[in-house]
Amino acid sequence: MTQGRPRAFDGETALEQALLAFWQHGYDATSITVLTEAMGINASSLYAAFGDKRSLFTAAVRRYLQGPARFTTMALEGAPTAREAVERLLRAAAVTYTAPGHPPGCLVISAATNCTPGSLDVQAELRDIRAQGRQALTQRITAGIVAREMPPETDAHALAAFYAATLQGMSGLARDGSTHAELDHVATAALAAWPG
Amino acid sequence: MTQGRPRAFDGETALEQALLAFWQHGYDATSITVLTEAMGINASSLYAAFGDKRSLFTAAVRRYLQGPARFTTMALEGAPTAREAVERLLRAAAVTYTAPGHPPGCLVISAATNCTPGSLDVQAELRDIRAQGRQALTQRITAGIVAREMPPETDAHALAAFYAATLQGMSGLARDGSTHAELDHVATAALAAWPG
DNA sequence: CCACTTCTGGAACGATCGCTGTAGAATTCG
DNA sequence: CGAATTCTACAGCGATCGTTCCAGAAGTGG
Repeated sequence: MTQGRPRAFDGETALEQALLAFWQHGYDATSITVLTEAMGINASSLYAAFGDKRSLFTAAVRRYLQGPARFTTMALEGAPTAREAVERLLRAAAVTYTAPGHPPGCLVISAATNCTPGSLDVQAELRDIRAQGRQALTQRITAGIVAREMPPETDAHALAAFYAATLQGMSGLARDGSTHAELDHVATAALAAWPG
Repeated sequence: MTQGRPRAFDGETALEQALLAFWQHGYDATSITVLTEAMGINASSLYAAFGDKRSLFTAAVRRYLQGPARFTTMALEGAPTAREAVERLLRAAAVTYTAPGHPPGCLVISAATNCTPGSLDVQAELRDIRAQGRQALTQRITAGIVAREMPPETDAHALAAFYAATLQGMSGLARDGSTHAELDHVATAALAAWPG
């Protein structure tokens, strides 16, 4: 079985560059031309390696979830209490949303806000991920209530919605140019709303 | 001075339809075709009446600020205390962001999140409006501190950033399908973080 | 070296983008 | 009724969109 001409680029680094482009401008606003220039490859190579723009975006999202967004699951699963989990979540978000080396804010929150009718499925893809994250947050809070860390009448869904809103807001502030210190203050203020 | 052929459409209602279209899909994702269909006029009439797409968007934003977004200035200026002002702001946002008859969320927050390089000035236009709103919120909180409604060591900027983030988050949740009741719970939780 | 396979580079596809030119319809003034 | 003016309808502009086709380059197996 013959082998054929080898690739002139590394697929992982090319995908990383595509991720950064999508992260900055969002799905619709990132053209194939911008992608090929960022990835350092031609359109033919892009389509041969990643299928089409839609598939490339999904691959970039998967890379994002396993990379920069790892802190979300780490915070929710690694903390001893629900309160500690939420605090780690917000503090880590303040760091990641303003970290150098990549665009500010969260890709899952901001990359498919303005969608053309032809790419509503992209919007749905990210919304599903947000819904999963919010459900995980709700479950972690519920576990804290069951463990009697907070009053039994605590509304886990409402509290999860509040901290999900805080995360979305922090992402928006970061995109508007807020610093890590500002976002950390927002996290501190939000944690002051913890029940009990 | 002769008069010429009269318009076959009402400029205000046409602008209202353009506002709704921009509100739903954002600036870049709203094509001229979508606008003309929503406004019920042809491209020629649109350009004769509003200049170009960019000018039409600015006109729609102005109409938005004087219409659906009036609650922001009303809340900040009409309340007797800073705490009451922020509560009115969040409660009214929960109502407006989920009100029927128009898209969910806030146009100023969500209409220019994903921008092509050619429309960065649109992004800047909305960011400036957000910055003005945040400054007004900071000033109202500062006035409350001066009036000894809250501890003198209160950080007005951090608190304003927190409630600005809450508003952005509520807009995002509304766009994801949250109900008025959910957003009102978020507002309640955020108000629990009030200092003092 | 040749056959075979895979990737690269560049041109070009149809569709859509924002926008405009042109012809004709609708109104007022003289 | 013309003359002048302003709007409407429609075709079409150049540019860009995502995508594909094709010739040639770069490898391996015989």
